Amino acid sequence: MEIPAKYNAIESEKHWYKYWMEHKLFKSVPDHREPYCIVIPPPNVTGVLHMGHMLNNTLQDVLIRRARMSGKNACWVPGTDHASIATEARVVNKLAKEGINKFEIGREKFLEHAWDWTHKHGGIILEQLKKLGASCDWDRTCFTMDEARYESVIKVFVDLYNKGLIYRGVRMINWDPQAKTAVSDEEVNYTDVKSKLYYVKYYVADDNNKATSDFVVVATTRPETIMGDTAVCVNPNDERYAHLKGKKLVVPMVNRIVPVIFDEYVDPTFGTGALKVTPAHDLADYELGMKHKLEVIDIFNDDGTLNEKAKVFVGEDRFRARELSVKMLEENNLLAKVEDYNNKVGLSERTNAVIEPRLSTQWFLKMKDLSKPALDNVLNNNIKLHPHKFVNTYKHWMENVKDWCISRQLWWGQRIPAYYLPDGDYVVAETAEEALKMAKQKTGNNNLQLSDLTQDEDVLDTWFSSWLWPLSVFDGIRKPNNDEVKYYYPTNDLVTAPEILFFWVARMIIAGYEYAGDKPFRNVYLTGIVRDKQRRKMSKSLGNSPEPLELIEKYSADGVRVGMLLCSPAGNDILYDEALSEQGRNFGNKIWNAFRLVKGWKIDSNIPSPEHSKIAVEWFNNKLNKAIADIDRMYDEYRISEALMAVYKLFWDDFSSWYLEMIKPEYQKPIDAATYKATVDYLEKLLHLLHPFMPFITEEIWQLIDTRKEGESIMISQMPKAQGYNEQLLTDFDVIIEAIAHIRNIRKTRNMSYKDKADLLIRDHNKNYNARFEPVLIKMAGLETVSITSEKVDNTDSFMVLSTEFYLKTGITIDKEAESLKIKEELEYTKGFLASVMKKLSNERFVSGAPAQVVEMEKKKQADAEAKIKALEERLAALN
RNA sequence: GGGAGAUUAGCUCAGUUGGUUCAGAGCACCUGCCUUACAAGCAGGGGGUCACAGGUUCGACCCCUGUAUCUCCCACCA
Repeated sequence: MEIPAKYNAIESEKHWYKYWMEHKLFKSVPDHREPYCIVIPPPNVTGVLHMGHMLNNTLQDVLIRRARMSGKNACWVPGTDHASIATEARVVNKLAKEGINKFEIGREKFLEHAWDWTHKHGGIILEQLKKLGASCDWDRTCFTMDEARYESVIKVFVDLYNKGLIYRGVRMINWDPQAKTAVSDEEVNYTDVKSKLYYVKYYVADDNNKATSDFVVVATTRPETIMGDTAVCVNPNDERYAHLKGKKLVVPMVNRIVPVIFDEYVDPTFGTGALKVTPAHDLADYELGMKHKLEVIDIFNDDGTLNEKAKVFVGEDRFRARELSVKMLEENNLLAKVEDYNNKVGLSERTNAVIEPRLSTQWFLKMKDLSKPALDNVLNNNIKLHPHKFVNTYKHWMENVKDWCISRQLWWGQRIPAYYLPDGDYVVAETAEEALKMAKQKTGNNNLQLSDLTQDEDVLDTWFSSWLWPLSVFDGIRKPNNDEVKYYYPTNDLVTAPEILFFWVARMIIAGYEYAGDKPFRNVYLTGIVRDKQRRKMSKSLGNSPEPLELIEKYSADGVRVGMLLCSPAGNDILYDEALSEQGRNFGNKIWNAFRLVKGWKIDSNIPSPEHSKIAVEWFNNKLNKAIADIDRMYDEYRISEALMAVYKLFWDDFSSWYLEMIKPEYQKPIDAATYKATVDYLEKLLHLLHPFMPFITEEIWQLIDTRKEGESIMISQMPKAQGYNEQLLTDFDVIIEAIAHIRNIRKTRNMSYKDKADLLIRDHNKNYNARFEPVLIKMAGLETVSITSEKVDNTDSFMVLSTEFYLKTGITIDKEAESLKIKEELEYTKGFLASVMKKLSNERFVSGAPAQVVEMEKKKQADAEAKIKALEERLAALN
């Protein structure tokens, strides 16, 4: 068969993915084998693949493919998330462009549009994952809003409500005026902004509530909320304001009469030491308001414009109202001064709108008791976080967990199953029919109709559906203990970003213990954030994010996968550089060429194996088994990046540069059968080790290197297991490798061609040289003869490995001065080394205190160094 | 403001319960090679006071204290 000189990645990747799909190689059904399961962190249904997904899913695919090749029943469950805020925002935008307003068309019509959008754009991202080589069991694809998942969410809500864990309450929440919804604390990002601090005069009122000439100056960054002020607060220990006790003030612009209250919360050193209190629009003020029983005046509409209660600037946007307020204050001589000021404002993670603290009726989930097992089982390592350092952050959060606001003022999502009765009371039930039954019971009114009930308008937070994911994908909420859940749950590994450790990971753990009585996964691998070379987060607006599919086209999926993994130790940020994908592609090329070399040899079963090949085969076998053991350990520790590097070096350095060069027959000569067989076996084993990282090229070569039956695949073949290896043999061989490098270096400095033969004399003092490997030395260093000598050799190039002297007779006159200098340097170094060893050995506390093994080692070092010094001195003397 | 982590080669990172002169890897860099598997390559090479200052120890990149710088998380200072 003719092997193409260039590997055609595009063709190959398309072909093999199709092959895997056709033969249902990703499919998993429960059987007698040990399960290995990963549930995908569901990407937004209408999202597109970005670099973060690439990294995350490559890692999952590596883990799942390795498990599959290790005899486990590997199941990777894919799916998407309905992402209520993000998706609804997109649909609203799309409709807006068509001149359609969501409130005009109503809930039902809007949801139709949303589903249309979902069907049209949903799943694109899953198709993109296939390009990456993701071996998901696509038959299991789930969506957080499909029927099973929707019903699971509702069931859980009702259950938690019945357990008394869900309640309704008025709370200060983070309001996103653009999306017109509440967002959780975790979805607010605080950023520093340059703003102004306005100093506003509040006049003291007399007994008739008329302004006197006395006033208090209050500093504020938000003059547009003055209309909602219901008090001014000062510190009780602040003598400047002691005279205000019992006084009232006139709120500027609206002339409301409000009390002066005293609370130690106020920092006398900030601003003027006087704080305006707007309970409706500031969390701290709200708490002050509750404490001092102040009136709460909400002056905003849900879109961030002012309402009638503001009395002035009604209908104006909050930022416009700020400008207008400043102007009005100025005109009325109420503005004492304005300062530049840096403060923080909260931005909505989804819409980037400035968050407005707002009072609102929301649904909450009590977290304290629920989260207890989730905390305990991470602290006791029942669930392991990798890297472990995230446990601290996790602990801190779980110990300070607050009730979870689970309602969202949106339509796209699971609608809260609370049904209101005409009198304002409500019942919670899985269906309207059930609700009606309960309502009749509750009210004693049997005439109630379905039409008398009104379902809550809000939907549930998206995380309230994704926290059930590891269970709901197996329908384990609706049908607890079904065969699939019993088999796959708890799942094995979860791969996700640390940013959603609390949003998602912690909550899945909570739900897992509540609804399955067990952890949802055993290990959590936390990846880093993908950044560019300048450490900037990759984002669309910066335009610094490469288009994943273009990268794949350019460097192949295998290449990009390797590129992602090369720079991604767990938990560290990924500084992505396209050069890494290039490195990945080059590696693929290297593998292809090694394969071409091996496949190109003619086999002659009548010739015996040359000695150097026998040694090479023996050596590589040991090298390979040591590497497999190392790689296994790295996987166990989730050091995926290092495991890849180990395979990379094994293939490139040990296999290609050393092994293949050692066994390579002379040009156009055949290879003996035994060596060939061993080589193909090694190549196959290497392909297996490489497969999780580079699924496509390894499949291509695996299929070409031997005849395979239809339906066979490397992805379902067995990963090589670590056998024992001979450490001494490897150590001895390292001496040979080092000697070869030295000889090559001498050839280079002497301008000798590889074909100029030379003779090597070896003078071994401490048995560091294993003569058995001589044939390799001869072949790799291009030597005529190798002989052992006990005499010193003059006037030749020489070098030492450990305490063994090597003399290379090249026939070229040596440069005595250069040689002498070289020896002197080495002598000085070795003497220093010996001195440090002797210092230790002459120290009685070291000899008696250190472990015997360490002392032995030092003695060996002493012997080696002394021998080396002696040899060097002799050589130096010989030169003079 | 509170908490966590980091600082090792030009860059990104390893360094496994103190013990080979232990200072490593990959990339980048330098030099020589188009040697019929591979120039997307081969061979060779240079490069670091392990952030800084003390301390513990026979011995410190590793343990302790302090300093500096950085990153992340949490937090209601107008």
